[in-house]
Amino acid sequence: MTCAAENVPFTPGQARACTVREVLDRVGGKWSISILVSASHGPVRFTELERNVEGISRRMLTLTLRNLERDGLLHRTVYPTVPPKVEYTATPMALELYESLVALTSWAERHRRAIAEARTRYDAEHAG
Amino acid sequence: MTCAAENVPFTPGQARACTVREVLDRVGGKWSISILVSASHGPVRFTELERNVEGISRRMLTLTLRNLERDGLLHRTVYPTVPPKVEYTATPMALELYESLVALTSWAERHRRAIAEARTRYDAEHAG
DNA sequence: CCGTATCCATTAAGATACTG
DNA sequence: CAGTATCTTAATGGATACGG
Repeated sequence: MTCAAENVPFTPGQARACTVREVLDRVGGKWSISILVSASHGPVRFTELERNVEGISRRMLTLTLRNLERDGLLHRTVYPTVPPKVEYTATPMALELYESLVALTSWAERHRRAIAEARTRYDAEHAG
Repeated sequence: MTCAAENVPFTPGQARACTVREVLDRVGGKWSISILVSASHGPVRFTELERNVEGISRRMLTLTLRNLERDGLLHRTVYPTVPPKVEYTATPMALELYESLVALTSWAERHRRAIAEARTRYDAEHAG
């Protein structure tokens, strides 16, 4: 990502915002979090994820897994058996991320209703 | 967003992942965070944001502001003066979100180097 | 000053079929 | 079992011009 504020911060807040954006670029994909969460409870196999992560296609599962592996958030272990077996394990870094997602989750749970109401209100007010 | 796990949670972890996804859907846009951060230090005007948020276009600024307003994260005050003046203020809810983004920021700062290295390593290993 | 409208490029993601 | 390949659609964002 281009993160110019990182080099010449306009304000301290901007630099921080940019850092957060980097996280979101990594984790903001539609499926990344569900996968990370699944993997945070122990090694998971491909098919297992396919069942756990509701609605994901094979293609997106593969793509997301590759990206998470590339960023060092998941470790991929191939057992050269027949039939093949592949296990995905959350790295320590990913486990730390999971921890810090808890704050976000708690925020979302506290305010999900307020947000839904705000939306409804806004849409109603801007209908005419 | 369709969040089936919310109704019939497959695993507790899944339901949480879905909640986090809801936050990200709200805040995961390219510019949302920078704008929220700018607004968290006091009311800001449109043009001010246009200057603060580096690289943003007028169109995207407007769109993102509307979405944040719709979700109840920003409050929009129009002063019917000439020339017009509009101020955007972070709501208490948004200020709380800012707080919880700190955990994410700190994670990103701690691991940004490791992630970059992981990427380089991965790309090198998968070149041939 | 604070936007809207329109058009276009890029990317993310879904559907489906095939394979070591 | 664990993927790839190909095609298509939907969403996102940028450029530019115009308007109250």
